[in-house]
Amino acid sequence: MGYICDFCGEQRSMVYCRSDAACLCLSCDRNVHSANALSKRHSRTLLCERCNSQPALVRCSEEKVSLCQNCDWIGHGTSTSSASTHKKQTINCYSGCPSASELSSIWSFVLDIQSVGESACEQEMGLMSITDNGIKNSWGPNEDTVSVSDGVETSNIRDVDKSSAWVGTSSMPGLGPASQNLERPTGSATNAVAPKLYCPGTKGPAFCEDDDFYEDFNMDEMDLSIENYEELFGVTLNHSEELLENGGIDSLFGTMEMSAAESNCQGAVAAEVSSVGLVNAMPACSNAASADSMLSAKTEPILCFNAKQGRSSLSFSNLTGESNGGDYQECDASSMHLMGEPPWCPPCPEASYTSANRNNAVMRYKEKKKNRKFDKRVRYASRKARADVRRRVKGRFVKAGDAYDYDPLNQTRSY
DNA sequence: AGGCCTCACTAACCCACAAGTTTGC
DNA sequence: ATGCAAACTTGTGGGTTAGTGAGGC
Repeated sequence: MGYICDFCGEQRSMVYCRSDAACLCLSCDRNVHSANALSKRHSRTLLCERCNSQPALVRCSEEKVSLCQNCDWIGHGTSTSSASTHKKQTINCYSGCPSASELSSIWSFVLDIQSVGESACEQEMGLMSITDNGIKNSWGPNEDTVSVSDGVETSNIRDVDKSSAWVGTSSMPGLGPASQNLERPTGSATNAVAPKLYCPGTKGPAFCEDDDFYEDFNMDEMDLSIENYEELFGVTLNHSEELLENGGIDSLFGTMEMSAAESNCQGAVAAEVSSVGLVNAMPACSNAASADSMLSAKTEPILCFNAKQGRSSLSFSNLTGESNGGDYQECDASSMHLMGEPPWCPPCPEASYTSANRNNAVMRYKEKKKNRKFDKRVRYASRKARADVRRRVKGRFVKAGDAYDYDPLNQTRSY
């Protein structure tokens, strides 16, 4: 991925398609994604003009550049930097087949960078006309019933002003401190809708119907107040601050910490758990499978503070929809969030995590995964108590008095 | 393109035996 | 209907093994 369009290899890439993991020029973007109904559903966003490899999340009005979260953080993240006060505009994902002019109507700054214009490869394509239907389709097949938070369904999203809807708002849980300076449109209907329609691949609000995972895992659509959380997980929420202070956040999140580390650090918030108190333990999910899948689907906790409500909130963020199983990133995302580090960490020189850190993270992940027992309920504590003290040979129980190689009580061997 | 190999990951299996359940009287 | 004993079944955890898929050659 880089500066040149992955498709035509000629034009400068401007758009990042997460589904294709490709950087495309505007014309090829339209070309590729007008091929069929499925490709139209691919969510895209502008490409970061700094690293040219990650989807841009914000547009810095001062510097007139589109930045991914990491570059934004590097450039604006430090509160001491004057750049941190730069005004920014959120860049949302889009789908469908908008033309460059339509994009520029959504993102005014596209005009500035749209000099590539209607390239030769676009002119070759006679099917590039964008109809209203095309735009309408950009909302995907479920456009008429977009689920939003609080159990409210918003019908006929078409009624929402499309431009504002595309640009959306900047309320992006998991975006981290960088998002706090973002300008937020106020009072529009999209404020109520867009924040719940995040693009998982870019950590920004978007409409990503092409990701089955998010269809199944619509935690982001639940405004999990403390009451809801208890109802969902059946645990009492308390001791949060104590946990945080004492490092209990580690146990709180279970393996989620490493799940973040093993992810590609892409994606967006999947669940947000507001809390006066957080959780005192990893939720003992009644639905073990979903809980496990939730974790294995690369979730990470993000702590953020809701200034309006004066309470902290815990976000379970999905970091990627396309993670490589063993491709552990060298980032400890949860701790980074707690420490105020960028909430995601694409490969970059600044992410100077050593292989030792990585190995440690992997080890911790495996350890916690080993201890995790979401899918197993101990029905008979007495049996468990016996099994816990029973001597074994290569993991198998042995008769009383026989030689053993493992004694849970003494951690000793009989031979 | 197909076959082979390596690697990583996961699920199933094994063990002894107390506790729980079912069956027969 | 009730009580009892015997027979049968279940469940518990750590290590091993087989199966599966991805990736490279």
